[in-house]
Amino acid sequence: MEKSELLKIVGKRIKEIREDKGLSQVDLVGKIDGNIDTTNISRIESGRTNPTIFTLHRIAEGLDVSLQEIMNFGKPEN
Amino acid sequence: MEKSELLKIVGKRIKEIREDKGLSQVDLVGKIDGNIDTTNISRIESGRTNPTIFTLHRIAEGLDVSLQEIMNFGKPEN
DNA sequence: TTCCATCTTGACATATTTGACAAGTCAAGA
DNA sequence: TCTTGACTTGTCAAATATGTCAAGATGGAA
Repeated sequence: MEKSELLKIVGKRIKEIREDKGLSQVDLVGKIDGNIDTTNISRIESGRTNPTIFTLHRIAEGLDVSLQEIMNFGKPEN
Repeated sequence: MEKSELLKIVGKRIKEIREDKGLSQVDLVGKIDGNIDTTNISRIESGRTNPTIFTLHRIAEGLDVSLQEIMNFGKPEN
């Protein structure tokens, strides 16, 4: 899979989970440990940046889901 | 979860899968698209670096597993 | 011991993520 | 129209991931 494709898929997955939980980006940031702001959430959700695993981990925690759930986008052959 | 703890867990998981498949780091690098070398594999496996999702994706592809499988380390509450 | 394969570690340059702030866009509603 | 909330986008500095090379450590086999 191409880099930009992966980043878009991961971003969409995060946005999907966040919206399912009825959270705004500001809400999410408020639930995340340490410093992070909506600028980064926005860039990650739109696939414009290639986040580190630790950043994704903090987002997952804020969303109350596992990292595995964020990676849950079909592609069994991956 | 702490950053260093997460990185160690992810690293161990990658090393575990790689060794289960009987691959050396050099073997793995040979199966990965684009540039990557054993230096990075070693640093990631030992948790000394915080890899981006795309780097993990390429490693997963080289190991013939999904990203989800690499994130498969207990912690349902995460 | 000497080789050899494997892995780790340090140093370095480059690229990019991250955090922070400001400004812009857009839609909904008063 | 004006305001407000939500999100996007640009810029900047600081931190760090990545790629590369070289050297060191380790263990096994000859």
